[in-house]
Amino acid sequence: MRDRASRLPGVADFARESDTPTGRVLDFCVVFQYIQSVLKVLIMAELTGVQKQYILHWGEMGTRWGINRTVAQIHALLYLSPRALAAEEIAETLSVARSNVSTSIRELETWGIVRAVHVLGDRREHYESMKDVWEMFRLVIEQRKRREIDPTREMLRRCLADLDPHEAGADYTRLRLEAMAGFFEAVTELHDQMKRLPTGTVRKLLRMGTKMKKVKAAG
Amino acid sequence: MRDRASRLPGVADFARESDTPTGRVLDFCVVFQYIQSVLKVLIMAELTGVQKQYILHWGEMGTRWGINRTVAQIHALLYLSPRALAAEEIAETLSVARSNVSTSIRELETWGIVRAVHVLGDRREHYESMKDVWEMFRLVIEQRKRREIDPTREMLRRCLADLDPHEAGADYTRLRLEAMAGFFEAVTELHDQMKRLPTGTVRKLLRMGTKMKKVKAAG
DNA sequence: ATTGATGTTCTGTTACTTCTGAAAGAACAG
DNA sequence: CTGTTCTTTCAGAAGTAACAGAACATCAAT
Repeated sequence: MRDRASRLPGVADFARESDTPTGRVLDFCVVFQYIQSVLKVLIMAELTGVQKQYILHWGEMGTRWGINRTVAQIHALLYLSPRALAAEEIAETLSVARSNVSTSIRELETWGIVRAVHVLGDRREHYESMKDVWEMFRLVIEQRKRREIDPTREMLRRCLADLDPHEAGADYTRLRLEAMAGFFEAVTELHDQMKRLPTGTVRKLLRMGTKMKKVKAAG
Repeated sequence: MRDRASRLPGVADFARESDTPTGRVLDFCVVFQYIQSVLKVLIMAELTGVQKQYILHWGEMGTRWGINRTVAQIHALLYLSPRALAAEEIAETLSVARSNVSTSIRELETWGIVRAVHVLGDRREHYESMKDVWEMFRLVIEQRKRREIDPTREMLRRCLADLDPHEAGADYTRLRLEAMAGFFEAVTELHDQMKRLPTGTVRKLLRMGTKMKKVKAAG
């Protein structure tokens, strides 16, 4: 029953210990469980080669950017999936522990790029990924800015305040710190401006740039 | 002699086993070594509180972006240092093994943000960081793009090519892959355009944006 | 050739992150 | 209430990356 792909379960797999001396008694419950399990197997998305390729690559990319491999893989799977998936489906498809899925999903939820939805007739939570790529990256970037850029700006400001002008080399240190602080302020500025614009506009601006470049190259 | 900060070495620390029955004989070599060591200690940059703060924070930030802590710390140290530092100075200042410094410096060199320079009268290599913050980040971003964005674009293209249109759900997968590919193409476009502009222009554009925002807010 | 100083590569250890399986907890159906 | 299904939490196992120290390599001076 565990090796989903290799064989379908037989009814016998569900037979209870209620065997009689004359033979097995299959009650409704048993038959129902059997039917359910077969349906589950049929519904379970088998990964195509392309999907596997995408999910594996995405996982690797994640690790390079300080994002957990499993988290990234789950996101990739949900992004490609046309329907919301239950935690167990995710676990089986990616061959990871159920608990691992739980914590990973939670992380994706805190980023706001995955959310739980409910499917009629199913008590389990199903998870689906946001599909708007631009919005997704905007969210991730915003979070990371908050967690990494902002504290750095903070630190630089504190450093500049703490700088003792009587100390040897204070002038040079101040110069360097100010240059770095200037950069981070500018990045923040850029981010704020991007945030203000709706997704479509950024996309259009970029496309405009592309066209201009092409015209220039042609002319 | 190892605990640089705690005490200066005495001449006795260098005395050879050439002691005579009547008393110690200090030859020129010994005195010279002594003088050198004292000079070294005096020259060795003692980190100020602010410098420590900056270096530690930078190291932490590095780890979050998939950059080795030591690599980031060394960069921070060199960035703040008004003069090029020898490997051993770096090792002692940051309390890491020289071998670690060697490999870390090499990595910084491959990124092009640190380079070896020679100091007159010193056979050792000294290392200094690029000081132009904008240029530094441009270099790092360019490298990371090459190592991470480009392979991802590659993968997406391959996926789209490999997609079997007869397979179930191929249409949906194509949709998702194309959306993602579009995003990565746009990012590449943006990067190329930024690269084309000299550092100063990007800075000016940003500042312009800031001013516009301020005017708008005031008016 | 020898010695000492400097720089690099390799290897085993350490520290850290990720992951699993078990157990507890929560929601629900009968 | 009781058993079932689903989810979360947690402690420890497994895996990974960083690191120190040793061995090796290079070079300069003599």
